[in-house]
Amino acid sequence: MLHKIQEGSVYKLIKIEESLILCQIGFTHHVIRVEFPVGKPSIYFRQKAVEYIWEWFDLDQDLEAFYEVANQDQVLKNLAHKYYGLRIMCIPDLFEALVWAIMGQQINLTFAYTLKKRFVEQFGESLTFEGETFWLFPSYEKIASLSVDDLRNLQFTSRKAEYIIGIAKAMAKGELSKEILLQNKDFIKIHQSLLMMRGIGPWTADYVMMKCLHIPSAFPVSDVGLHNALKNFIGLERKPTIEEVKEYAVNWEGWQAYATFYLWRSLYDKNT
DNA sequence: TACCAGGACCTCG
DNA sequence: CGAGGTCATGGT
Repeated sequence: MLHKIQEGSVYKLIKIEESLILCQIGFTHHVIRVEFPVGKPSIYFRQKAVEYIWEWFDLDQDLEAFYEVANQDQVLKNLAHKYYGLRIMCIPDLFEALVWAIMGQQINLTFAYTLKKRFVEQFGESLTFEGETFWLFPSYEKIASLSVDDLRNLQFTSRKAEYIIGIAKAMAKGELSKEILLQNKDFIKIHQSLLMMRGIGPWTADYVMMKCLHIPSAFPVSDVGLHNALKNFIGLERKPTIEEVKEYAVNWEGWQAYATFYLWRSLYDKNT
């Protein structure tokens, strides 16, 4: 798939100016170490790779600031302690973040992963190393040239196919990019710009701001996973309403994205 | 077998 | 505007 974890390392294929570069990322003695199993990339490419990984792990965020906020909140206090050090796993590529969000709209995650796998293996580039194939997420240039039926064949709905191709075309024309979005003065304007695109609603806009644009106050309040996590973690009889979620979140100001991410994380070990 | 899924769009009143 | 219908298929 898009990355592989093996023997304490994570392998990730990235593309820098037409070059495919396989990164092997390890973590020992509080140091993140990046190695390149294929070829010998120049210092320029190694720096670009580090920039990508820096964004991927959201390393610019000041986690201690989050923990100060979390300590003032009954829900977050426990989660911050339990998952101390956890950072949002980001999706640095805007097209990838948007498409993945659209794939996940109103379908179960298992099927969303199936769709993503088909999408990536049909339209993405790859590199094979020691018998393992590593994939790049497809480029918007490639997807912009597709027809709705090309995606319908992979069991995308017509609506989702239209959204994805529309966004790819907007990006290919230079109308939509990470840089353009980040030129906005504040995150409300970024949110509004995203909502202008067909297929991007409030949830997708917040999701992308959280996972791609590194905005820690982005908050997908309507997210079903968030609702389930709150229900489980607090021990509610039913899922909270939007208004109830907002009540729980009054103390999360500035760190709603991290609160959400830690709550999502708690869904993985609700049975343990 | 129902019901729901990490929503968004469209139509109507 | 706000509510209700539609998309469409896989999981549980």
